[in-house]
Amino acid sequence: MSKKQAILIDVDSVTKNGRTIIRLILKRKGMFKLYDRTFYPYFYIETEERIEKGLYNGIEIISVEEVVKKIEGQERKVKKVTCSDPREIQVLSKMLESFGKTYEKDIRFNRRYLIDKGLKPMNTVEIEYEGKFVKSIRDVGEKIDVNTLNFLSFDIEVYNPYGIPREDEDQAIIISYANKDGSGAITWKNCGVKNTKVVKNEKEMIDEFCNVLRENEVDVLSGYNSSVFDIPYLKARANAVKTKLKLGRGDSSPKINKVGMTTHVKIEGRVHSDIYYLIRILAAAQAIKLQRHTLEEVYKELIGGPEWKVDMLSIYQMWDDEKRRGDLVRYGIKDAEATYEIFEKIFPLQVEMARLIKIPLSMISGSTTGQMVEALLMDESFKRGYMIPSRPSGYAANERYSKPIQGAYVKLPQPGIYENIVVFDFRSLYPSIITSHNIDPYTINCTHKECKTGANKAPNGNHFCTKTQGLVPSAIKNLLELRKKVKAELKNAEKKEDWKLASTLNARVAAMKIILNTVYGMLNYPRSRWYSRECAESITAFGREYVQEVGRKAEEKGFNVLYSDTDSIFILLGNKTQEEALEFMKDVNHHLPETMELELENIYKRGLFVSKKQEKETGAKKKYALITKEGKIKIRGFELVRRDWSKIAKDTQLAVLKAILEEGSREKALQIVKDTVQRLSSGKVPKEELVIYTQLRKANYEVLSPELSAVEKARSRGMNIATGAIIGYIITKKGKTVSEKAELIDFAADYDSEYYIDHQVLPAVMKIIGELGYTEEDIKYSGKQGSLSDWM
DNA sequence: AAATGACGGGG
DNA sequence: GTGTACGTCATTT
Repeated sequence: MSKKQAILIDVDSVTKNGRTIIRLILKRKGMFKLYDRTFYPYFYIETEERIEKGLYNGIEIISVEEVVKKIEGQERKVKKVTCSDPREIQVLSKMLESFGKTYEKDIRFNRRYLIDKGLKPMNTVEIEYEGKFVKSIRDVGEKIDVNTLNFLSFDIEVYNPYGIPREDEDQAIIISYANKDGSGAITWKNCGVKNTKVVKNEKEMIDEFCNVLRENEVDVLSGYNSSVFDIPYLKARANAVKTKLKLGRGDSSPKINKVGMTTHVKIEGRVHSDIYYLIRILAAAQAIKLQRHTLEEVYKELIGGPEWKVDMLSIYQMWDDEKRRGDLVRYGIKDAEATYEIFEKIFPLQVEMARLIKIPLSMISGSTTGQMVEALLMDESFKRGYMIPSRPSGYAANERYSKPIQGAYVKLPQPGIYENIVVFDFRSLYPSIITSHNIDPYTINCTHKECKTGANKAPNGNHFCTKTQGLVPSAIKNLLELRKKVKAELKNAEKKEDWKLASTLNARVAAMKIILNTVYGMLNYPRSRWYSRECAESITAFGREYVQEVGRKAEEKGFNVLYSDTDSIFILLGNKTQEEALEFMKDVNHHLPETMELELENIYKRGLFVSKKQEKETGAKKKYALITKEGKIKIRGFELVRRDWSKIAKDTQLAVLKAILEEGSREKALQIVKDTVQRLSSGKVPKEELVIYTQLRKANYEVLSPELSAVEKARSRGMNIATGAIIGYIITKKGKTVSEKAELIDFAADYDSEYYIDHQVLPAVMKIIGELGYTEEDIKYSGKQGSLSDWM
């Protein structure tokens, strides 16, 4: 028997000799694996029927134990049925369903293990083991610093003569990487860039990159969107040049699993961390607010610094041009460095998230924040002896989807261009409402007389118990208290100038903020275990009251409330000063409950507001664009930055927004659109600006779309296009319907200017200038005066 | 009006 | 892996 302490990197399960057992990935000096055969899967059933251990219809029941669990607030006797393999849980629980209601049969085996054993991923564990098998395991805190792990970030560049690279034909040309010691690249043509190894060909480049991973003993490999692009592409290229992509320890190739809509990459013996997933989580939780989440945009936001972008579509030209090849390699290295810098900043967050909610790192990518909050509540329920509710069936979830609740308060803006806008945000509005009014599925409409009228009576009529704290409020309260503590520690660390500790603590605070902000969403999310329409409605009802109250106060003080949505208020400075606005904020905060705070989001020099009628009852759409004094633009709701829109439509839209925000000139905006329309009409717009890209995602289609029509025509001409390919097409003059007119770039002889004007440029810009008084006629009949000047 | 199918990131 | 995003938009039927 041996005893060791190590970092618990990952927990998953493997099937060996017909039995599924827990596998632990641990790190001490190197990574190593251990297996736990002592842990068995189980579920609960509420029944008086006798259930015996032994074989039941071919499934082995290992034990049946009577236990007491709290179900919907009531203590009840249930039977804990343990069987030998997690794959049998579903089958067995279904077979026993006629005996009584079954519970906790849809909790993943590795999550169950972490919850039941009280283990936190990325913490240090003490294990006793014999051979490869665990005898006992326990959490001993954060003894071993996760920064002892070896990190490396990478990026690849790919030849792309067709705009979008085709993995069977277009070679990978550069692999760049960065870690704490610096950065470098591997390529296979001379480029004269230092720290760059030039090998003979693509195959050698791939092999060399695998060597770099091995030599650096990389524990955590990070990339930007690497699960979807870099790793699958490299794997396909390795295949094409007859080598193996040995990214894993033990020279294994990465496993690429497409799970639903997300792609997971598993690299044996290493953690694969796709920064992009984390960024999306931060974005969903509104911890970062960006219009796009490209590597460059994210870098600018999180790290800052100069731009380094190259035009993606010219990558193949740079590669072919000896003089520009060096620039391309330097660009690749810069991408890898940027990825590494972002990784350094974000990995602590991933670690803290894993610790906080007890889900393994590998499961964080691909989890929604709602699932994370669920994970937290599952742990909390286990500790309290509460039965964990099941996920709703598809049918039940659909029922819930069909009945959306009354959402937040929205005051729609009068469309137009405004100057000097002050934006205030409520910090943690919903979490504070939940704790201060004890909003919870287990405390709602309790039977105590005195609870029916007090402070916990929501404006929509529901009331919440004033005696017993609910599960959700207590989880939030723990988090808020923990956050307070960590914030104090953070201050201390900053005073001592311990930046390493400060960054970990910062990440911990951010992780808690994300979780906190998602709790409401989880109560309102139809697929959630703790979905509660009544709770969600009560929260928004309280929220509406608080926000409207601030709006009323602002108007009383003589400010104009331009726009208000959920937890934010946009006020016009008018003839008042910034100081007066801040004074107002202070005054509001003075009267708010302790956990609630109105914060200054920013002050904007100019803003464009477009009002859109409510489409669903859940709320109106946010549609605005703002610019700060420093020229930083913030855009909401105009998103047209997608590859299935032509460049000309996207470029014109951005130019129009900029003209309005930077110069405040709608006349100039109109002129930009007129010029574009004229240029399209002239027939002289180059192909590149007209291409619409789209992916052929299915093998069989039910309807003939433009892209499919273009592909079928190309196929009939002998071109080979596989499912999954991303194709570029242009709408030409030949044909009647859009589909008939669509041709792949290679076959497009002309373009249909009417289509590009009416279906690309105008829809893109009318969203913006349409409500500023211009009509399509103002643009199209460009010889005439605009209608506005006719009237004025 | 309903159904179908694509977007995100990466090159 | 004791699972299977999501909210929105254009085009076709």
